[in-house]
Parts: sequence; C-alpha cells; structure tokens
Amino acid sequence: MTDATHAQRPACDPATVLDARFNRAIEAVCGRAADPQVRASGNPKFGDYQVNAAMSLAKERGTNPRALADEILKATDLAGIAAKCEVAGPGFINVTLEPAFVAARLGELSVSPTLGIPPAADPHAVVIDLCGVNVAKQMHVGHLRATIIGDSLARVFERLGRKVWRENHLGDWGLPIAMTLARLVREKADFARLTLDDLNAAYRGAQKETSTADLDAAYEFRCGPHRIAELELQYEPARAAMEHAKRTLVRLQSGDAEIVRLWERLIEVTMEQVYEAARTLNVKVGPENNRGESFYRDRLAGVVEAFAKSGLAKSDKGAMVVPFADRERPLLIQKSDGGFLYATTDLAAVRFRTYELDGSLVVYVVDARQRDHFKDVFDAARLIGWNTTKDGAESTLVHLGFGAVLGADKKPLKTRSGENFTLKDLLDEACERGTAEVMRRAADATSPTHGLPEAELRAIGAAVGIAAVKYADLSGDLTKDYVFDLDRMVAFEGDTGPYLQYAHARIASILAKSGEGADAISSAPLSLAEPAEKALALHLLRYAQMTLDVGRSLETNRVGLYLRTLAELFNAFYQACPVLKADDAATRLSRLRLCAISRTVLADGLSLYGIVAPERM
RNA sequence: GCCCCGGUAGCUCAGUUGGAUAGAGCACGCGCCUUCUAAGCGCGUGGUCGGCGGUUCGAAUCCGCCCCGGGGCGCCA
Repeated sequence: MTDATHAQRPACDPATVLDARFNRAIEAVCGRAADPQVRASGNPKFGDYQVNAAMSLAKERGTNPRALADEILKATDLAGIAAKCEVAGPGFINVTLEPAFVAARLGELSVSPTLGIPPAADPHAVVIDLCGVNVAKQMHVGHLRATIIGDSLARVFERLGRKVWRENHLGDWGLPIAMTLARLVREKADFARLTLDDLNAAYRGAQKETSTADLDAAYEFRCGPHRIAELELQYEPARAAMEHAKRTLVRLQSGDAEIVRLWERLIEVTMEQVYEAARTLNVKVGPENNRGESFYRDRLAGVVEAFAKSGLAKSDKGAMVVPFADRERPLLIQKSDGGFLYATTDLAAVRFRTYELDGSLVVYVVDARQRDHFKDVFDAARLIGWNTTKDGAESTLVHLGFGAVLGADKKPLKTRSGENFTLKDLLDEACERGTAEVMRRAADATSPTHGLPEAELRAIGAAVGIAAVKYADLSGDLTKDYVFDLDRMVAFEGDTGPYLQYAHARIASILAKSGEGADAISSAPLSLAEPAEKALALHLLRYAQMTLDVGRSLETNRVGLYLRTLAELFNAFYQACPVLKADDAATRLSRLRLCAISRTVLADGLSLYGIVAPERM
C-alpha cells in the first residue's frame, strides 16, 4: 500500500538481479530507464524468466520488437547468471538461469533470519480491525472470517517487520447492551454464574419485550384513536422495559459503580468464548486486543464538535450530518436527540488509530455489506485530515470487505435443524473430523503415527481440521462469498490445508530419518542438477516477494497459491529425486539441505495463516 | 430509482495485476506403494472465460453498453 513497501525488493530473488541488469541495458539502448517487465515464465519451455519490455518499447519507438529485444539482450551482462538467453515469439526475452547462480541465491536465503524479506521501510504501525464481536451475542460464522483474515494479515505484517495493532472493536456499548443488562437485573440473574447462553437469551428477550412495532405502525398509518388506545395499553410493559433500559444506560454512562461492575461481567462472559475460539483457531486475539466502542465514548462529542467547527458538518432536520460533494447520501454523526451513532465511534477510532497508534495503514476486516459505511467514514476522515500519523505521514484507510459464508444451498449457513451455525459448532465439528481421520490412519500399523499417545493424535487431528477450515477461507478471493462445505474441506485431498501439512510432515520425516545433524545439513553445498531441484529452488526464492505482495495487496490468497505450488514442486522433487537413497553422499546432503529449506519456508508460510505444521500425521 | 460487488470446465475455485496453447481440486477413465508417509504422483475426458462492441503488437484481465445473480441506500450497529 505504501511506496516504501513497494520499493523493497528481496536481494536473493533472481528477479531482483535480472531487473537491475536489464534496467541498465534498456537505459543504455533506449536512452532512458523503463520497467524491464521481468516475469517468472509460466511454461518451462520458455526458460525460468521472461523479460517483456521490448514489445512495448519497440511500439513506442516504432522499431521492430525482435530486433530491439536482440539489442537489449546483447547489452545485458548476464555472466554467471544465465545459462541460456533467447529472443522468442513477438519479442520475449527468455532467460534460463545458471543452476550455480540459483544455488548461491538459495544459500543466501537459507541463512537469512527473515527468509530474504528486507527490513520494513515504513516505521509506522499497521492497525488491523478484526474479530468484531458483540457483547451478549454468540459468535457465528461471520466472525470466523473477520477473525482469521485479520489475524493472517497481522501475521504477514509482523513477518514484514511492521509494528502491528490487532484491534478488537467490540460492540460493548449502547442501548442494546443496556437493555440486556436491565433485563438480567430485573430477572435477578446470578451474575457470578452467568453463561453466554443466559446473555443470549436475555439479549433476545430484551429485543422482543421492548418491541413496539405494531404500535409504531399504527401511529404511522394514522389508525383510529380506539385502535391506538388499545395498542398503547397492550404495549405498556414494553414501554416500561424500555424505560428501565434507558435508566440503566444513563447509570452506565454516568459511571454508576454497581452497574459498571455488572456490565464488565457481561463483557467477561462474552469474551471467554472469543478467547476459546482464538485458542482453537491458533489466532492471536486476547484481552490485550479489546478496545471496544465504550473506549471511545468520551471522544464522541469531540468528533461532532471538530466537524462542526471546521464547517464540514451541518444541521439537518435536527441531526448533524457530513455532506459529500460527489453523492447524495451524507454521513450522519449525531442524532436529533443528541445521541451518537456508530459512524461517530468509527470516526473517533480512525483518529485514535492513525494518530495515537501511529498507524500509516489501517485495515478494517469487516464484511462487505458495510462498504458504503466505510466509504463515508473514510471520506469524512480525509476531509478533516485525520488520515495522518503523529508525524504527519499519510495514512491509508482500507476496508477489506469480505464475502459471506454460505451453505451448500448458497444461502446463509444454517445447521441441519435450521438454526444459526455458531462458530463453536463449526470448529468442534472440524476438529472432530480431523481427529477421526488421523485416528483412522494411525490404526494402520505401517503409519508413522501408529502407536502415538491419544492426546498427541487428538492434537494433530485438531490441527488438521482447523487447517482445513482456515485454508479454505483464506486461500480464495476474500471479497467473494464462499460455500462452506465441511465434507469437501475435510476430504483432505487436493487443494487443502492438510495437503500442505502432509507435504510438511513428509519433509520432516525425511530429515528425521536422515541421521544427519542440522549443522551438517545447513552447511552442505547445494547442487541443483535435476530440473525438479532447480524448479523447487526457484520457487523458494520467491517467498519474500510473495510476502511483500500480500502486504501491498492484502490478498491472503496469494499465500495459499504460493504454498500449494511449493507443495506441488516439492512432491514432484520427492518423486523424481531420492534423498536418503541418493547416489552419492554429496547429492544426499545437498538434497537434505533442499528439504530443510523447503520445510522452513513451508512452515513459515503456513504460519502466515496461523496454521500449525505437525511433524507427523 | 441510485450506488457497490460478482459471473471462468458438470461442481468448488485459481489465474503471478496486459503476455506466448486459460489452470487446479472434486467427479469420471487409465497407470504408479518389495524404494524417503498413496492425505501422494503421472496421463486422459471436459471451456462461445455471461453477451456484444472498443482500446493495442497482445484482453479472462483495461473501457463502454446490455443480460443474470447478490448486497447496500439518514437519526440501529
């Protein structure tokens, strides 16, 4: 997203070297610098890399593209880098790299603690709004995406060396919470023993008991006085409940010690499920990430004041709105009764995140339906100049609107009995399926997991089930809806999380059986004589660029694509090149080192998804 | 009505940001475990990339207009 990030290029990536060399040659030939357009070749018959700039440059200069490609190629110093270069097709320059050059770069990668990722150029923080639970409500499948996508992006930015804030913007404030609280008080609930189910029931009960929909409709359609009087009598309890809720809200807002204590208990009970889900999902979200709506309550009046003072907000039908030049719909920041709205809270949060948290990138991982809302909030923030860090650097505000999770019938996911699928149900089932599969395989006497303690098998099974769920979610286009089909995800065949874990376990197994020490392996000379070895090595060298690309684009699916390709290339290598039974000791050690690097990169890549890579499965 | 997001193989989806003959996985057909984990590998069948036009050396990708599906549109969050 930032130029600084974009400019970073991994030193061990051959594309970086080729880019520099061809850049120099193009400048010599054409008299000016231009992007050489270095790309990895899609087809092995076109070599390892292709340089595509000659065609567009020739068009610009009105010359023959193949002749220009020839000229550029002649001017490029590739001694020790390329084994073969040729001009092909309309003017592609196809480059086949020298295996020794690739091996040298891979050696650099293997001793890099960051796997070749250059240090972050932007010293500001990245702020990620994730999870987004509501107090007194059960977590459902929508929270799955907000949580694991946000956590994965956080992990990517941590890998890139950025300071990351995971912000759990909980819905812990406002009338609905007060209504729930009021009802629990009236019911004389035992707050010490409250469960989430109790809260949920109270929340729903409160919504229902205060509903005056029929009466409101009667007013709206100007029903006769008889009908109105009848309904008013009927809705007397609803009014009373709402009055109580409002009194409770006032006490909460004014800091009434007793009410605040009960309110905190509500949050505690709600968040316990979040922490449990986070543990199951291997997601780094805990109490330290809680910064809910209530945190911003004392800043809301200031937000409205700031917009009013700068002339950006105006009064409209008694409410305060921020109008926009390019659209009809204004942003409502204060109700006619003086109350604030979620847009007000979000504006306060934007300012806190850019200024106080010093974020030059603030990512909101919130479902796609809120696109318009965030467009308005971000535009308003830009109008008033809140998209800047403490030292005045520009902040990028991004809404990463993810698609819905659908059932097999393409409708929002429901259980068989037609109820909402809670996140817990879903994760429990995934873990069960994973465990069943691991147990089944462990029963086979020839399996590497045969005879392991049950607790260990269960841990592997849970890791496998969760990997299936997370991979299915993160490896697709985040903005699209996707069909949640446990049967398919937990099939563990093909393009799945367990497929990657399996590749990792195979590598770990080879290394364990080799009998070689880590030092002997990590210091072995690399030779990449076989095509499968070289192809694997080339892909390993692209890890750093892939990670940078994800940081720039926020497309987590690039990680999945990279890892799937890595696993495929490893499997091809595994099939074509014996490691433990290699022809000679030097080849054996070289291949072991290739295995070790593959394993490190695969495990690191899986860690970007927060997927655990077991040694055996 | 206005705005936003999608449409790629029978199904579920990729497609390295405009590159060479559009790829996987399921499913279907065939082959590979006396060799490091067969949750694997190889081969085959399967396509008007929603439609029409445009931009250019080159389009699934960019632009315009349609068709179909989904979502959102002031005092809830």
